[in-house]
Amino acid sequence: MEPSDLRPDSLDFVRAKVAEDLKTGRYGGRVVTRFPPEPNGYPHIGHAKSCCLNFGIALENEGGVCHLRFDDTNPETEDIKYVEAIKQDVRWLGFDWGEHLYHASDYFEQLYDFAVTLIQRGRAYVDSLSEEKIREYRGTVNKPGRASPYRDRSVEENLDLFERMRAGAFTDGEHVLRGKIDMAHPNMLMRDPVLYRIRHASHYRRGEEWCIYPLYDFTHCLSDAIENITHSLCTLEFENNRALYDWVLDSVGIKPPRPEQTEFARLDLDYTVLSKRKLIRLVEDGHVDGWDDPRMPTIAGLRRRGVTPEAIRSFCDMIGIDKVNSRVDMAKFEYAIRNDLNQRAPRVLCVLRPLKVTITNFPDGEVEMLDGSYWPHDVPKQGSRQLPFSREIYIERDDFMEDPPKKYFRLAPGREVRLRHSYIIKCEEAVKDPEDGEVVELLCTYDPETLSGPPVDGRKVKGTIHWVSRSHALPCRVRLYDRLFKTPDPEEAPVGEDFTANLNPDSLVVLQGSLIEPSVAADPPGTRYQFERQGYFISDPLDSEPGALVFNRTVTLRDSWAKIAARSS
RNA sequence: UGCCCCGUGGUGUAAUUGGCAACACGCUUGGCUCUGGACCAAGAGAUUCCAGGUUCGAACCCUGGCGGGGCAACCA
Repeated sequence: MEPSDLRPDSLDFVRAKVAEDLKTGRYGGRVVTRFPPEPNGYPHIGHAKSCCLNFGIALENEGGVCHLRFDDTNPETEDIKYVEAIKQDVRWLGFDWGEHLYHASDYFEQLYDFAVTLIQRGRAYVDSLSEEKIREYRGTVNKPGRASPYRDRSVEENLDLFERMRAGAFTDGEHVLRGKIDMAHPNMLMRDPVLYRIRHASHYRRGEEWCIYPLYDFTHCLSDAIENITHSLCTLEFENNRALYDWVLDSVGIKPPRPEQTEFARLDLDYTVLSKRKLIRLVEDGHVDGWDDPRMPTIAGLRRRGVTPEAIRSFCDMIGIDKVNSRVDMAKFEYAIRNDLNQRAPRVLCVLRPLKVTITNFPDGEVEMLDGSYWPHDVPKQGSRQLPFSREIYIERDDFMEDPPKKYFRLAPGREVRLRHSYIIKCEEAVKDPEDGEVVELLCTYDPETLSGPPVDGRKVKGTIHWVSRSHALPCRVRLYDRLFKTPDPEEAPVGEDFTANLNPDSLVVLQGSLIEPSVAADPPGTRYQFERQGYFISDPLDSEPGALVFNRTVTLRDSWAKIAARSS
């Protein structure tokens, strides 16, 4: 496929800008983007949006390249385990950075030289105010700041101090390097931003080599320049940082064509949270079972949930790119997941909450093997398995009602229903527990003429239900995952409470006694299925093993019966 | 009370830089069916935030309101 074939018909404003720059030859035909995560947490679906944008633009344009760059300038929060996780997730999403794996921490020496240049040009100075004083001197959005008494140190003194900062002559916080811009600037970020700070901390890649660390606003733009990035895409909260981005490149003497920052709206999704801070809370407070809990919007969580990379990418295509902060409907994500899984998940039968059925006119001890296609007629795939059918089977508890409402066309006393890939059965009697009156078993008869066609007498049987053979079915554990929060915007919490007050108590329901057809016995963990009439499931990559099967529900099927039932109640 | 960004059906986005507002999800109704899935068909739903202005003509250009978001870490 040609790069241009990948490009969508109508371009979002970022792609339009790239196309324009290509047309005018601004970068000599180059398109170089970058995905710049900080290795201090696990990537989530919001990062996937950025990933798809940056790698997508590179893929869509002839000669386009996307770098993976770790923005690792904060030794206190970053860790090698996060870089490994991020690399794994980006790869899993289907993106390839090729040779272009970079680390901001590899640029420390160059960055230091740029800082020296800044000092020499009188554009930066060493400040010796305390952290609190610096904050105080900065003023507020309504009040201009004041100059630090150290602001007019000579170039020589600044150079000397900065050199000694690097050499380790000072303790944390004793000095900082600041850009010399304008303490009264209406953009707070331009009020002499801190560029370097002292931290006697061990960096996960550089060890003890450095005790001064450059900050984001100094590092990011220069890393872009070093790597010859053309389009530096970031989220809306960096809009005000753009002025500083340009100031640094300018002040250090980077000549055009140089990288340009463009901001787009990050993703917000209904019924979940996507900020690192909140995700950490969920993990640390034990609301979920770790970063890869299938309820988490992390890539690791979604993977374990059974979501495919293709579904995530198609979702990102669907939502587009814009400059307005907005929340995307969870139904849209679920659509993307179902739409993808519909084509790739073979159909099998699994009874979640079993109800025993004895087919009284089927010979005891006999087993009939029935052919069941893995795919419905509208999925162009081949393949089938044998389903054992016998006198005693299980059906879904929900598929029988003693006193059914209108429009319920499953099993009820005296009613008929089709067993998927099998015969039509009729409910003759519901056997109840004499103690509590609960239905514990159904006595049914089957019509032997109905295996491969409708009843000969033309009677209509509308419902089809799933089932398993009692003596052949495999016991399994099924984890039904649902939305993590019960409100679309978890942030809207009652006064005095935070987002955790909106956690959905039913986000995980574990079923211990489910029964699945035997054909899945030898499938490897991580296999995806559609449990017919239930939803899409995956055998848990970690917890499932032969003899102790565990399935995670990825997403339910669309359920028009649920709508009808909800309406009438 | 400062600066920056942004306002298009319920939701997310389009509208070749001025011509009947399009697509997707969701919703409704019908069809089909051995999954109440998928698919097919139809439909409801928008005063393009408001008010002026320019123009034969404005979602698009101008002005003023109103509304939403971001910014005062030695985080990114």
